[in-house]
Amino acid sequence: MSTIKDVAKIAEVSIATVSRVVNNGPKVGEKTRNKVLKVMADIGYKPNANARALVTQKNTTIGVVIPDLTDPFFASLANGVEKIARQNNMQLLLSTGQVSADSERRAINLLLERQCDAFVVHSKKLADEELISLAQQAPGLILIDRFIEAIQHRCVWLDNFEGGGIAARHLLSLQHTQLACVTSHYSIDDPSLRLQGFSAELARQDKQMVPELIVDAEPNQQGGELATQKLLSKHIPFSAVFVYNDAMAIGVISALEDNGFRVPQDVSVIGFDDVLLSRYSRPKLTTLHYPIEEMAEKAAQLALANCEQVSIHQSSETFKYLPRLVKRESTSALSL
Amino acid sequence: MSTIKDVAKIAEVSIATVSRVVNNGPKVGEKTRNKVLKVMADIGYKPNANARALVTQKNTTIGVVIPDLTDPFFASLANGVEKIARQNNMQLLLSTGQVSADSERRAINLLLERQCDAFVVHSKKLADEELISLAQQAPGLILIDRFIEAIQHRCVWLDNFEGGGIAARHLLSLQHTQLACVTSHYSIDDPSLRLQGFSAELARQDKQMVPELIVDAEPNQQGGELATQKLLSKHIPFSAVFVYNDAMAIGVISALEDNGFRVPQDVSVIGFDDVLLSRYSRPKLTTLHYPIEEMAEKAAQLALANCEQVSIHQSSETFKYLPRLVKRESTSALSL
DNA sequence: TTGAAAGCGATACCAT
DNA sequence: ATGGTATCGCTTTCAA
Repeated sequence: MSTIKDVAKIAEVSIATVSRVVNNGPKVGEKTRNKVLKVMADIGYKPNANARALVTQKNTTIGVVIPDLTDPFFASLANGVEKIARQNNMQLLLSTGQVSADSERRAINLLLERQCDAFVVHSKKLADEELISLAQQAPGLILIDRFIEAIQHRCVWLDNFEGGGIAARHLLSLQHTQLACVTSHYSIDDPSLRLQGFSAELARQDKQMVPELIVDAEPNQQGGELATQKLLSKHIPFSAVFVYNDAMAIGVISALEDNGFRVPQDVSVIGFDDVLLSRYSRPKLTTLHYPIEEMAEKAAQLALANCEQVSIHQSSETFKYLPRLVKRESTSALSL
Repeated sequence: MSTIKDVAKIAEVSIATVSRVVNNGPKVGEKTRNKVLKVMADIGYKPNANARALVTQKNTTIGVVIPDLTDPFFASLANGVEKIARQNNMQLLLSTGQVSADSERRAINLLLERQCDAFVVHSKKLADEELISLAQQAPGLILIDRFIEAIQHRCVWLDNFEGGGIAARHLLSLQHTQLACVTSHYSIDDPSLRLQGFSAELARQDKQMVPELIVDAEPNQQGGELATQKLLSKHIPFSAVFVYNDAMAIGVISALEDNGFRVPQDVSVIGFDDVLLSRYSRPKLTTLHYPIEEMAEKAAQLALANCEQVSIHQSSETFKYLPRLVKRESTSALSL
């Protein structure tokens, strides 16, 4: 691969001049510029981004750490960041953190070594303290889908509690009173917050759940099916189910139908996340839209802004997002 | 951010020594090593990857160019490459090429500037000649999902023609004779190859299609629904449909059911790709598995290998993959 | 308008 | 075992 020296030699100018034309520098003679431009094109010169980054101390990449790309939810997150990257003529440097604290830490470190000054991290495994200290040393680090009070201005997160409340209000407004919940036994935070919000809203309206009608399973379709079996085996009637996420909800619906219940005529089902799946299912899923792409864009912009200003101007802004109810076909009013 | 000099100064050794311990260099005294290690930990030293790349002339990133991350198919592709990257302690540098030739070209160039020596490219818009010349100057460039004879040892691709054949054999073996096809009017290559393979297999078995029963639409769920309307409006009976991809197939099924046809009892439907969706649909989709993740891994390994050996050892290997029939619930034998 | 030269942070070769 | 130093490709003063 040819370097700036090659160009300089062939064009019979100094490397300084070449550098100027590469960067559209201010004072370059018209003829010199054209001569250099021609040589560059001829030999297919491409500036070395590493060398450039080394001297300018700034990187043209923005990093992302997510558990896994195959999950459409995280793919959307990455996509949001990528969009901002592209708008700023930057590229995405991606590390999957998998499920362990170790690999999350490793991924972040790699990004740091790359001098990647802006990056958004989705971490579920790292402890608060570690994240806080990381955030301190890396001003461009933004946490997504996680709220840590000590660094709240660096967090872009969804109000899961309120999400549960919205779901409850929707079901209640449809006259349902016999409510069931299917939750996840993984990653404690989100599921329990959603559940708490749900219960809190019921309480506010002087209703409450039958504890037996709260079951958990793995957060995927099969888990949803299993959970439904458990629910059904209790022989306690229910007319609506609030499910942890859409994948599970699809499982719940198919198990329900396999057992002779029609959705939504006999049982209403509401999911969470609004992933692609929910639009493709039959019946189409009523769910809570998780604006992950929008949040990711915000996080990326924040990360970028935070590196710009060396000042620790710590905007007092806070970045809480609310899920939005998307009424589709899997919920309907209780028919008596 | 602290540099190697800082460490050297504090530890009272030369930067050469620090460099040795960073790289687990061979000859370093035990005490010196520990002293340096301690200082590094204390001040949180992280080697600058850019400087490193500059001098070693090798990059620790592997690039990917895809149209879009939100499409699960491309997400899987990226995931396959990422897996190989991780195995080699590298990271993913990702550029979305969007739909235009310009942005595909731009994405590739950015990767090149980053000295990214290994990368896998999914390009549908760039012309053969351009890709060929690119491949010539970048030995680590591997094309995925595209076959160009002149650089066939740099291509990892799926035999779409044969895929059509497999679909036809499956439907024929189930006694179907009234066949319909729903294809895509986008990106000419894949759809038409699949269709040609389908027809060729029919011909081989002395069958043929009614030309009216071939319709096209956009390659998504809605397109599938629209296409089905068109099909139905012809008032020509058919008992099986070969659909361009899974998303369309889901649309076909729901339109069919909306019009009173049961799947698979009245009409069998077979998709293509085997994306997540196909396992979540009801009935579960019979489809052709596109081993994209496996292909992506292969492509990444190839890219890596090609940069290693400076020799143009041009293995005469070729990398054609075959789709695999996945029988699920949307196809069944014709019942008379 | 152009060139010379000093670094950016690391590696690696040559001494010692 | 350790240190000195040239070098990687580029940007950026400072002179001319």
